[in-house]
Amino acid sequence: MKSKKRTTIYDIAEKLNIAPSSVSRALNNSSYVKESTKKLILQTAEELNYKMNSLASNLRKGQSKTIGVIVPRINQNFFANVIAGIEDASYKQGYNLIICQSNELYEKEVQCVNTLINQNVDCIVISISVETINYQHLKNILDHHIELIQFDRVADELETLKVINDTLQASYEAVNHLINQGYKRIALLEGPQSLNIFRQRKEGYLQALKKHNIPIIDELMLENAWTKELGAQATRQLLSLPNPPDAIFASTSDFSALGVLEVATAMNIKVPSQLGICGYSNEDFTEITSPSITTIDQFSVDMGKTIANLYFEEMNNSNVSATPKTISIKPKLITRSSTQRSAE
Amino acid sequence: MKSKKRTTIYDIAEKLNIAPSSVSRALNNSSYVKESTKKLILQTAEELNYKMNSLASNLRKGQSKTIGVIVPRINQNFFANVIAGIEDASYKQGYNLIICQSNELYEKEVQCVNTLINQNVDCIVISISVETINYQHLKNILDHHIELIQFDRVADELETLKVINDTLQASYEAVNHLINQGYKRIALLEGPQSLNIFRQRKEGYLQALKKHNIPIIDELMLENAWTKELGAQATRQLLSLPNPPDAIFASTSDFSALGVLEVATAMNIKVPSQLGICGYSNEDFTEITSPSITTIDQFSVDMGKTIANLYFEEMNNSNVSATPKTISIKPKLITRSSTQRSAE
DNA sequence: CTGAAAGCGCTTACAG
DNA sequence: CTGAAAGCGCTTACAG
Repeated sequence: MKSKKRTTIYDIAEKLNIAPSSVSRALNNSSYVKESTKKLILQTAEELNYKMNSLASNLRKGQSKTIGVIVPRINQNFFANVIAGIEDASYKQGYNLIICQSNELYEKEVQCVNTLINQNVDCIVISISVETINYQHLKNILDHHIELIQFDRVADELETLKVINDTLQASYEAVNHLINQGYKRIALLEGPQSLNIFRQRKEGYLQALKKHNIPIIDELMLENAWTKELGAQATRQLLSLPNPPDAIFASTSDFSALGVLEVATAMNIKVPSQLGICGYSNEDFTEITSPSITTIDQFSVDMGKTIANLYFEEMNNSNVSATPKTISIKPKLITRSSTQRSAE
Repeated sequence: MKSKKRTTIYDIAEKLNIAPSSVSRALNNSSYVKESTKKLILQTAEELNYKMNSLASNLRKGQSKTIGVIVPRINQNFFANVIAGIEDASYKQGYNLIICQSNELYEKEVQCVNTLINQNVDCIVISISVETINYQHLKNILDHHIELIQFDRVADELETLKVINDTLQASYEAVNHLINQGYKRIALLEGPQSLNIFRQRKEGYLQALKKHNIPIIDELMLENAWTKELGAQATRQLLSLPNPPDAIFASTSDFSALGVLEVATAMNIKVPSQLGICGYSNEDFTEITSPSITTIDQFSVDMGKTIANLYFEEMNNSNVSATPKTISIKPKLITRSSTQRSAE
């Protein structure tokens, strides 16, 4: 490799005095090449340090062997894990990942979609931003005959492949657990209701209360408490009520639950005896706070693998079904000290 | 969009009865097109829901506007943050990221490199796996005239662009801090010495001890303690010595430091009065353990931005310098309760 | 089993 | 300002 130019199949063909088409066939391990020439070609390719140009190959073949992934934030545990899972499964099939982050902005999400369409990806995997309420850009993906898989935060009304958590059920079980531990006034920290996952978590909360004939109290349900700071703020508000809650379900995230715990600790309120706390996501830190925090595991890496494998299955399965498949993964309630009154 | 085929510039050209080359020029905002025709073309492109085929464009232009990133694990806080930073800065320049994870395996790392060369990426950003001691695959990147930027875990002897932390200095300061807090027997949990960053952290430790005329004791330096479990195991070993350490510097990671803390707590050893603990990386959880853990912040998101911007600068700066640039980011010691004897 | 030719969808000298 | 033509590096019918 002295020249500025990369070795191409033409260089190999020239050196061996054969047709480029034969080189291509040999490199693709076609059976329509004599074993001896194939060996010769492979050896020469090695010698010349040949690397195939996937751009050219993909352009010609009309596919890119590339999956585009759009998430709100790459560096958020749940999404990083999902991406790691997708990468792992895709890699095994010879597929590459192009990653974009929307930063929770609708405008950037639209731009990401356009970029990925330009890049000719075979499939787009997306978890929508909190701002996204218009789905034209997602429809546009379908119009370009690119497979679309939504996960976790999905647009329900759009008929696409979906991989989700049964988050309503998980939420129901979490609240049920709190009730079983003897908590009577359970508050809910909600996420933005524009996202279906947060609507479902609220619904699970409501269903559990109804099931046990516990009255639903508006002042115990606070919106938009999905960061540590907002969770802390909401907690201060809740605990200063004339009739404060004896448990708080931070349905948005463990970060929010952490905010709750910190405020409670600062106010010298005993967890779990005076206040029960349940989070969502099973972040690493929930295990090591004192007390440790009850939460819900989403099996994020598995979710990523499931997403990739769903695509590969669908690709081979050409009989297009009327309603695209939805795979629901059952999350798991992890009970820890922050809600275990009975263990005290 | 009824047909299976995507709209191309030929479709637009045909509809408008002009040459494809003019369409291309208009779409690329060339000044060599009449304003009125440009407007017409743009409008028609919109109508036909045209998306340009980047594969074709990039093939023709001989660049891909794509940066390949190889990290040991995508879902590790530090790397996820670096990637987020790279993505952010790249996106602003119209570049895309192809992400691979080596899973700490040399073989997979080599495959990742080959894939990225095939994909014609313009630049490869890599933090090598713990197994990597042969750098032929990295040299191969350079042979293909692809820009190579190493970060954090770098092969020192390879002359490439590098973005690193001044980890020796950070380590030195951490140990210095421990000494200033009155700790006399400071143990070191080392990472695999095949990686330069762990060699440097050890060197920082040694230098700090020498500076203060503290004897270096072999039994206080334990290799390969870079997970929580290994950190815990090493701690048990250290604390059962006839003459145990009064501080442990988990130079490998905060996870290791967490292992130390958990063992100490279980053994009823008071932190920081009986045992000082310092970690590395400033993981989120270090702030919320009890006591909170002293650690070192690496400014990971900024590191990612620095990496991307270094590439863009080099690209525009065609005067190739003899020795490629190395950017060193100074990490910051975050002192917390786990080492603050004076604060007690 | 092998080769000549066309084409994937663009861009870019070149000519006018 | 516009068009005709060549070419980026491959793959794949087609013919032999």
